[in-house]
Amino acid sequence: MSQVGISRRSIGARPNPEAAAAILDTAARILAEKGLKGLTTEAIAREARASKSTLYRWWPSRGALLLAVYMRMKQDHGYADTGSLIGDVAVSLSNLFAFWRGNGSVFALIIAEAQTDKTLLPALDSFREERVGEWKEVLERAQVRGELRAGADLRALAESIIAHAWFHLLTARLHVDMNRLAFDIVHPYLKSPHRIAGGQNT
Amino acid sequence: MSQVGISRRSIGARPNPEAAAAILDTAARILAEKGLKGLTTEAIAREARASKSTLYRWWPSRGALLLAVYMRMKQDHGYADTGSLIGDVAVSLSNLFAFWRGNGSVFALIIAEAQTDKTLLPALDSFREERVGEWKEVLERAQVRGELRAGADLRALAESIIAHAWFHLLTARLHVDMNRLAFDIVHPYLKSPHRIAGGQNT
Amino acid sequence: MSQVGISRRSIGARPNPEAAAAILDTAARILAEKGLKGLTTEAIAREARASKSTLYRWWPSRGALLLAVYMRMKQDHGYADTGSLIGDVAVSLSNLFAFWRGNGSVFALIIAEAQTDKTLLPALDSFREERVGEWKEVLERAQVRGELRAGADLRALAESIIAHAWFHLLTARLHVDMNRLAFDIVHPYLKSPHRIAGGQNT
Amino acid sequence: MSQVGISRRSIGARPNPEAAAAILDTAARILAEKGLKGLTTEAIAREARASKSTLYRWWPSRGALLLAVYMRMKQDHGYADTGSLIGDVAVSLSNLFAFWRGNGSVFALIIAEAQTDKTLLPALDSFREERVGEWKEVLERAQVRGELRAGADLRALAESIIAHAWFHLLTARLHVDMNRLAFDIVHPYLKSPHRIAGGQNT
DNA sequence: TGCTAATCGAGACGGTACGTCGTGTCTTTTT
DNA sequence: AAAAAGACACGACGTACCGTCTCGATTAGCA
Repeated sequence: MSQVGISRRSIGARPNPEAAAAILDTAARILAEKGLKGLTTEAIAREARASKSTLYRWWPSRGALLLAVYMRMKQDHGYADTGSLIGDVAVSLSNLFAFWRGNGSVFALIIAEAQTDKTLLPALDSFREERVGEWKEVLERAQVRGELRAGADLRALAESIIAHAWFHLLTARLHVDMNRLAFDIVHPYLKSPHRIAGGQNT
Repeated sequence: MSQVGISRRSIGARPNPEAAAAILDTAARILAEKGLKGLTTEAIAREARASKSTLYRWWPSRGALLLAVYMRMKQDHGYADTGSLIGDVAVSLSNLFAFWRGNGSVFALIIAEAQTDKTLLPALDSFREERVGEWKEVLERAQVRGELRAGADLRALAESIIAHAWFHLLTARLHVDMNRLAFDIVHPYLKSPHRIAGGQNT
Repeated sequence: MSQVGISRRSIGARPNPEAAAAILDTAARILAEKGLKGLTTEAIAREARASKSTLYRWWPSRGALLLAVYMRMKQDHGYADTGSLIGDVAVSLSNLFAFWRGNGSVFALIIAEAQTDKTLLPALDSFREERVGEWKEVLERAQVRGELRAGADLRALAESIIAHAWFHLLTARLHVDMNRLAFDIVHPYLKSPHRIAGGQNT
Repeated sequence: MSQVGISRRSIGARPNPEAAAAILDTAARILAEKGLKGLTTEAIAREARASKSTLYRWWPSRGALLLAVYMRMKQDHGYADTGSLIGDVAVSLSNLFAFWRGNGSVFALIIAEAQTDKTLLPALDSFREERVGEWKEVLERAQVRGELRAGADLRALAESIIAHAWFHLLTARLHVDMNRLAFDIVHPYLKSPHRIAGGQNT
């Protein structure tokens, strides 16, 4: 935390990274404490001992700041390596959903904000592309292990996994059976169709 | 349209459906003319010559009204019957995306609104369930035609289709090649793997 | 005072005079306690438990509100009737200056504000005209008593008195010898020139 | 004008008069072009290619700068010598009012600013005293010519003239009949009461 | 020649006020 | 009981201006 009770000062005719850091810190803290509704530009500025002008000098809109906050608190989500693709997907999604559950679904709000604030779309795009890249690494390991059907489209599968994850986030279904979900998504791409333990087709 | 220049009046001790209709009409018109940002409760009330209290008597929040507007303008999206599953999915998604493109992505905003306004979630849930049911009909026809692999989970595939559709809506990618998209989604579930015309696996 | 800890409510589709009264009360109190710099729209709204929209619904600008506050706290300034014109003017100005000294020179600020906010000019004009009228009554009594020179222009003298008063207000000279000031202003208009007690021409 | 497109630089360990001159030039120009509201420290600094620190090194506040601008653009107002006091006053006021009309009433703003910025009062005081001195010269000529009543208080009359001038400035009445105004002010001090041409006492 | 000291342009910063806008609640009057 | 009407409290928004600050570059005069 950066709230030391005393204000920052200008460090000359150039942006002061401490100001941005204090704002991001504070925004993240408010998000955790008060939730999304409490995350207003005024609260952030006040508690970070920053001025709104500084906030708007760094980010052009509330949405842009939101995205920055998300980027910052997203560490490596821990893509697992369990030896089987379904296991990898189940554990990875489990980690991701746990992260989402614990963070007030900020990401859902970012997606929401992007629907109105079109300046967020490029950032959201490149964010998605990053995720696709990460998932493809997981899938390539499975391919090396010979789990996938011949000619399986790794990008399509990666996008499918992400699409399903978002879908569950946006419909507030982060508490589903992760093995079942992983199986449903991945199964059609596998060489030898297994049955999920205890699963039944609806 | 219901803007007759003169206000409606009470029709006695019971709800006046004309009021609700005028509000929905006006909301839809504003949505088309001014976009999502212009769709405020005050603008709707003013232009519908209704009062805000009437608006809130019919719908408990802005989001609920939004959903009602969407329900109203969503007619049957025309699930196609082309003889092949990929064709059906491609044409159906094509219709859906065209509808979404033409309506300012209201649905994306509803999804967005639901992230904040939790009272919308049940409605969104049942809406999703309805869609799943419609897609399952399409999939059952394919099953009867013998296109699907044995043991294919129809509900999982239906959810997958919807997840992909939302994903493209929310990331502003409604202009993709529909045949390719349909192929990517459906292909893993098919009995005999086809190649898409001119397609190549990435 | 109207701050009862609980907010006012709407009283239907018409302005609530209590809101305006609470705002004026509060503005007057802040003026007395914090001075002119503390009299901000935000402080007034907060302490009056009113909203800024209500404030701006009643008065179009900070200056207009200021004028209203002044009008409200200006009671009858007590135009004296001492039997002689110089005495009347001295006592009346004395009262006026005492009032001005006790009120943070609000009126000076109103005059100042009018230089920028041209919407205040009409109000200031009619205010001046009112004062002219009041002074003319005082002067007419003197005329009846036969104090004034033949053909003395009462309006010109009234304006002169007001001009001198403003001049002293604006140059922060509210503590001058009132008899001397009254004498200087009025003396040239009198029939028989007197000397002021202890006065000397500079 | 000093806007040469390229910035001034330091000329060593001492103030650079060019900087001050450029700031004053620019302030005067902005005043003429954009009016009082446009005269912000930031605009001045930007357009003068000066920095705000330089501006504040030369003048301690916006008001002080304002006064400097006024001092600079006030040349000799041309106190006339027509042979009669009323004529002198009429012509002199006429010149003064013409100057005020042409300069966006900067002086009114200075008076206004002094109500808030008390550091301006001394400057305003000595400015007033200067004016009193100038008017007294005019009045002494009239005294020599024998126009004034015996024992007329020259300082009081001088102050009266100035008070009336300010009064008209502050109430936006710079377009009055100058002969009439001069007559109203001066007449009571004259030895032999004349009538103003075409005038009538209200 | 190098060192010191003050000024300069530049512009970020904290602080504060502004006026506007949107939401959902409320009360009155009319039907 | 429901309708129109619209004022109200609340609170967020993004903008603007003020006066302070720190930087790096500049240049005169001193050592």
